[in-house]
Amino acid sequence: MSTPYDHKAIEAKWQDRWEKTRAAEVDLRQAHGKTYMLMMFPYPSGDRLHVGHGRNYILGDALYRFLRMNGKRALNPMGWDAFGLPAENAAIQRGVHPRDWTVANIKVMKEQFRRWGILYDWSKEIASCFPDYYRWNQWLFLRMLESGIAYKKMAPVNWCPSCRTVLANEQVVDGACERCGTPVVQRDLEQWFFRITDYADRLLAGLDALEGWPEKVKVMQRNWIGRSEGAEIRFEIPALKEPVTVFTTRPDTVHGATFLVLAPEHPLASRLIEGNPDREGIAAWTEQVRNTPRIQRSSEENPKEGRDTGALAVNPATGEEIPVWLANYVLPEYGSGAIMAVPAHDARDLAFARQEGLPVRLVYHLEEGETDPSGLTEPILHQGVIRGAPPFDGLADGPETIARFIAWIEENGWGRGKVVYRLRDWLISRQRYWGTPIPVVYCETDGMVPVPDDQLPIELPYDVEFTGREGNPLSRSRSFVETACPQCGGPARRETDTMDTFVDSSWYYLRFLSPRDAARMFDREIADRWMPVDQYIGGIEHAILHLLYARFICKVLHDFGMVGIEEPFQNLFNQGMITRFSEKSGRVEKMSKSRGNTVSPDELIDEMGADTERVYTLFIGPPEKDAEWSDEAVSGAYRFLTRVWRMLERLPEAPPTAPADADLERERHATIQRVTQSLQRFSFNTAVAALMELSNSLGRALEEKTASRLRCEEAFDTLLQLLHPLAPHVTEELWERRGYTESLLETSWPEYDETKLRRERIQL
RNA sequence: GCGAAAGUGGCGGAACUGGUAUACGCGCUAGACUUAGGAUCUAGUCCCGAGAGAUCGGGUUGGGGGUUCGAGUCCCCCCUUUCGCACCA
Repeated sequence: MSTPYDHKAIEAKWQDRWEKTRAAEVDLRQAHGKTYMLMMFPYPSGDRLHVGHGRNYILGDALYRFLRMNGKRALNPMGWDAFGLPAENAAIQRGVHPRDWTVANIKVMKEQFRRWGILYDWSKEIASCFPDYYRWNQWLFLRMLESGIAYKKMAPVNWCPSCRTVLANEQVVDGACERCGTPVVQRDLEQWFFRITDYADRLLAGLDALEGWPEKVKVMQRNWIGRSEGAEIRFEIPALKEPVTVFTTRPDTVHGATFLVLAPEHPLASRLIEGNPDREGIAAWTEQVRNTPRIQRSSEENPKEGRDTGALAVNPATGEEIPVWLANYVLPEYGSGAIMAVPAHDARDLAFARQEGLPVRLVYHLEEGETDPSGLTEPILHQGVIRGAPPFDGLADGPETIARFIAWIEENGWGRGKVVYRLRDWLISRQRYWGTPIPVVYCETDGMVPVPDDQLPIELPYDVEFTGREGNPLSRSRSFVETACPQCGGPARRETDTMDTFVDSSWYYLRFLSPRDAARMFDREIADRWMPVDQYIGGIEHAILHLLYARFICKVLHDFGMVGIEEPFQNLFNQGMITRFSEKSGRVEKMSKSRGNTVSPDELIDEMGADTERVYTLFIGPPEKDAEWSDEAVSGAYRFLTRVWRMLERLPEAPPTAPADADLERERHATIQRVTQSLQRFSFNTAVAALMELSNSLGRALEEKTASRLRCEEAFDTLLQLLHPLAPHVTEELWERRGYTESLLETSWPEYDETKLRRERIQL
């Protein structure tokens, strides 16, 4: 009668033991052979984690255990990105205070991590919603304010009507709120920004050195930063006695500029239309364009609409007077919000010129002494003559030509070379309660006054009403709002906007290194020892949000002399999503609560154990790819573990001596090699396959009595060691039952003998 | 449209640097044990052909060309899918 595989009892026993021995704790002053691993900083939402979430943590834990068995002092901390909207919404809907709700959720999530058998260094635990963390957000904000990186301005901003707050550009996806999907609207508001655009070039250049990052993420960040080289050129407007500045990446086509187009929101627009008989009609149209939702406005399908201002500008290259138009396809926030239209060399300008019957002029190359060839193929193209321009070969083929034109334009005093970015400054203020209070006050006499460091932290008041009414609940807390001016002592009002939670997550990897330091944000000495993070594991959804902000803040901290490094994350691994068939949509989709296609780890763990979930999650496919969850296939992992379990009691069946010892020995070494190399390159699925093969071979050897007891035991012990990172509970239990007193996690990773592999290969 | 990644059995996938394609698992088929099993175990399972049979012959990695003694892997063209960007001047 064999001992049944009682995964419940085994897992409870080892989870308890790991917790008691605090197996994961690392002394930060020691860094020999160190590896700093980081999972994403999870938000403790009220929803239970599902097996799709598990992939990130299970993968990280498998890697962590593997590293430890290989003698690395691996730091694997976990903490909570605890501020955010769901907590506040829960307060409105269920009448629970955001803090209580968050604290309760953290407890639930910790229990889930425990049930997965994940070893975190809980001695380093942090939660961004407590003053001992967020006071450093405030401290950092003040330093950024002093150095001009943080500033306040009135600007058209993205407003989510459902979340009732502004959003950063990065949080607007396809014109809708990243969190709730509600289309955002534009509002003019005075808001706090971080000058991330000043770091655009460094953020771009830094990417090239990040060899351990997926190319995909780097491309996404490059696109988001959107650097364009070109020139700004001034076009005089005699009627205004003031020029309009345009930005172009094709200054070499300036001769072909037959009209100008300004965004309807352009600051000069109202003056340009002053003399126009239809002034009011144009103003009304402008208002209409301004109110067009962002998605529609910047879509290629959106019909181009424009109005002739009636004003004229002078093309500096030809001396010709050209009309000035307003049109919806020119965006106010990019470049200078105005373009020179060169219809012959730009598809959008051509479409607009044809629609409005505006002239088109081809710019082409004239050799010295050559006359204008005209007689062009396209009837719409007028003649093009280049006079006084520097010689160039071919149009716009090459930065050299463009550079020559920029130099020429600069010589003539018409403009200058210019680099423009798509990236906007990071809007960090939010009109919500559950976030870090921005540490400034407004005094009637002194105006805006930063809170002195010794008055930090500015704590969030607990006693606040969550009614769901318009406006930030914080602004209705009199005890919070009413304060004294730090300068004159007179009455003052606190800033009630709070910070974007992405500020919190931009530097948490540093706080893990000094989690309890009450005197400073973090200890530079420890940071220098442990930074950068050797391995970061998380989903692709953070490609241009968190990962861009964290790189930015790291550079800011570097410039403040607080860290030695400029890039926080050396290697980044993006695990793919777990998908499953959804009854709602009839399609295979990302596993999520709203789609109703989740699998609860609780039930799975009850039925087949956490080790089964771990092994299946790692076996399901290459971890960087999306993978479809199969309820049936999970049992394969369970059967495998059950077979391994039963094998222990079959070991004594092996004979003292046997003929095929060498085969099993060779396979043992081959498996060590395969698993080691697989884990090194994150190929967990093939590592599992190799272990299944060894287990099958060992089972066959026991069945057919072809290997000796000693070899079988050796093979079994090796199997347990190699399997431990993937299925820690059952392997620890079997290891103990084999009679070893040392924890399997504390053993060192088995080594393989290449000569054995080679000799056998020749024999084959 | 631009950029990136990828296309291998009924399914998830393996083959790392060019060297026995389809490892491992799911599913399926047959059998064993069972009162019964969605439990467990054993055998089989890319396609075509020959053979009672172990086995033997041929073909196959989206399609078409090429390089090579040798190509799933390298090069060229085409097709398809997924992802990212997209009126950014």
